[in-house]
Amino acid sequence: MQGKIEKCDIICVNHDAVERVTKDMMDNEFLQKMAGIFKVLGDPTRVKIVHCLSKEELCVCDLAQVLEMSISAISHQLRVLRDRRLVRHRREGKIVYYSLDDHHIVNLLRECEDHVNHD
Amino acid sequence: MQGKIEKCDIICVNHDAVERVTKDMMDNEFLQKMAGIFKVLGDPTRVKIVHCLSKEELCVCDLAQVLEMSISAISHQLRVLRDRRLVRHRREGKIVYYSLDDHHIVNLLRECEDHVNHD
DNA sequence: AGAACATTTGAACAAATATTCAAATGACAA
DNA sequence: TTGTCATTTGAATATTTGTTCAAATGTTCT
Repeated sequence: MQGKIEKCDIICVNHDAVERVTKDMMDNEFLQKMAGIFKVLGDPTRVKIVHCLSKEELCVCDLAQVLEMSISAISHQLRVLRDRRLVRHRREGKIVYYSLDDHHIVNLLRECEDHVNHD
Repeated sequence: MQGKIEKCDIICVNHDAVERVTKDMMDNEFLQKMAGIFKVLGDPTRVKIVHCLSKEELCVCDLAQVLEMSISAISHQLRVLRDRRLVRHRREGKIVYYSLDDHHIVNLLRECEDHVNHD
């Protein structure tokens, strides 16, 4: 897996730095979760959905209309968001209303927003 | 593109809500940028790299050693991070040192960290 | 010049993913 | 029940993406 690392050992690698950073490394499971959260938001459609739902509760049709996309596409993405517990759903007759389950996520959006603005 | 939306118009769609949310919608370019940032961080390898570099400057070999991955794989990911301006590089002889270009990103990491912890 | 080494790059491949289409639920009304 | 509508789901497809391998840079030393 690590092809030419042996030749690197003596000259190039800063062992102290490697040891320091390795010691402070978060464990793999934690990092996987972090990357997971970023990945969910790493799609324009899903960011839009989350942004919309941060304003108010909406049904699938509403979202499809706002995003100008097919209902099926929206529903698929809502399922992803639901699996990750970002979004909650509530049935009222035939209509299913979606809202943010995890309002903490909005902070991430805002932070990212600031970042883009500060560019 | 929007298959069954016509039938939805009268009964299911809440026109007021749609109009409100549509009005408050960020423009597409902005959302694309936001999703772009999240996408870059939506990979375990890259989160690890950014996390390492938030501690101290490191060369490619160091990173490969810390992450236990091939130098080529690391280099490819560093290029992605470089293209997105998250990371800066500095050459010293044969060795190329990488460091965070955009320290603002660390806030995003921290916010995400909090989120995972608060689970 | 040549050798040795750190890094980059491009092609290739496998795995993940977003959207579309068609069919299946689930709810309500006639 | 039958029909209609909102939503979900599964299969299929096209695209994106992470890693590997081999070859190419760029640097230093002799």
